[in-house]
Amino acid sequence: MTPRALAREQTMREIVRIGREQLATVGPAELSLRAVARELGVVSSAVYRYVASRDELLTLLIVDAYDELGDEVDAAVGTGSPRTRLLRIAEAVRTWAVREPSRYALIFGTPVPGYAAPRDQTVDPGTRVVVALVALIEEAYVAGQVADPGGSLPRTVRSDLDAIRREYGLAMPATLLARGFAVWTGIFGAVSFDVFDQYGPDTITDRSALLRVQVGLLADALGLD
Amino acid sequence: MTPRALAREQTMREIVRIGREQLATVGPAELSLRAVARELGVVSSAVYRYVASRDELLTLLIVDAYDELGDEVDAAVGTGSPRTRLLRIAEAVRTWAVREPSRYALIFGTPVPGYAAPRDQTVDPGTRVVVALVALIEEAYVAGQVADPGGSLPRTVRSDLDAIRREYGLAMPATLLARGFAVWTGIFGAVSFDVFDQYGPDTITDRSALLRVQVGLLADALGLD
DNA sequence: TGTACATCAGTGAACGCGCGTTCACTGATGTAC
DNA sequence: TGTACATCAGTGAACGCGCGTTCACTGATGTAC
Repeated sequence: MTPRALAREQTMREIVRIGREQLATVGPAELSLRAVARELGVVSSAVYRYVASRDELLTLLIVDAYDELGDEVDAAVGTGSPRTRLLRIAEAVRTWAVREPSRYALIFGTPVPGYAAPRDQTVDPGTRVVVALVALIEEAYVAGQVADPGGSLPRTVRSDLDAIRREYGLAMPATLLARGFAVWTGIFGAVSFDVFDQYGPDTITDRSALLRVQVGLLADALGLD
Repeated sequence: MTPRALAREQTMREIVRIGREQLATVGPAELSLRAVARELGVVSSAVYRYVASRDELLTLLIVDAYDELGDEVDAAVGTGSPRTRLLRIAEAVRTWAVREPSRYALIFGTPVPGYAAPRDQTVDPGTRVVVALVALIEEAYVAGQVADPGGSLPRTVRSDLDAIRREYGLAMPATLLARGFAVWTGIFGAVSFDVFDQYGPDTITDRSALLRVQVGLLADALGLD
């Protein structure tokens, strides 16, 4: 490993770190290569040695955010009843989101106008939370801790869900997977309302406790005990 | 009503209309007074006769969006079982959001950095959907169509919810109101994932049907039949 | 009903600002013989 | 081990762009007598 290559890696990490910091104050649409260069102590054009364009920097930051969230969620699941573990996933998401509101906004908020994430780099890290969630439900199902809720599904929804079940080799029925989707979107809805301050001023004082209540309801709906 | 005052009102409406249109292409952070002036066929400084600053225009557009959504939700609830009406609220939200993605993003997406909405103008229109939702649950509760779910709540959450119950004079118990909150955030979580394209590419083809399934689960959790 | 003055909409120029990206360049680092 | 050439990081100037906001102004509309 030559010194030059080493310096390059380090600078690359610096750029991502500075980008992260910048997001904390300005929001994805205002993310500026020139500001990154300034912070890096380098002339603006120099950044182009490391990053082909502003959009590429955005992609780096998106992947970075998804990965950090994914790591923290994975680390949090732990062991215990499916309900406990579900709660831990939700709390890990919220903890990260509250600590990193702009990075949360970057990946779960308004899409940056004019920017299209390259799928090949973005899809995998972007599915880590839902994968963890579905894995948890699958384990519970296989262990007989959660029942087939039964009921029917619209044809279109069933076929989409069946495709997912095939892709991931899931044993759980489509009806249960559908509930998993509702739990997934329910968790992020609750976290987004919290982080984006959608509850009126001074209405909810203990948002962390509210989230636990909300997720508790989702767990009920999923049939976890 | 003098012609001048009339012209003023008309121009004011034009400005809001143009702002709406602009949001369709650029996103709230890029909303530009100069572009509005151009579209209005007027020199950039002229807009300041109508609007004190860019932030004031943003506020107008936020109120405008909340109100249109509120109107459409109110119009959609209609009559029928609580479950049916809940579904209609959710579908009205989604329909509006899918038709007006950038206005939806303006009010439910990432907060615009550096902009703080003035509470006095923004809070009332901003609560219309949740008010409609809570009213629906309250009616169902009073009519004996939905039961007290029982169970306990963290002290902090209970006291926040009790404050809301008092403010709106609600008969339903805090435990039921808590479920209402989960349904509320659950609906917006599902709609946001849809509008912001969080489902991977080509995984969900019939998103409207998926929403009905998701809301169906929330209705189950609420104890609606 | 007509006149004198006040109000107001819109103009045009200017302010200072920041942005992404390109380009020809210098000088240091790396590599092949 | 030393030399010749290639690679690469960073410079500095420039491009064309758009932004929000202020200010002194003109000319039309409204109002009080």
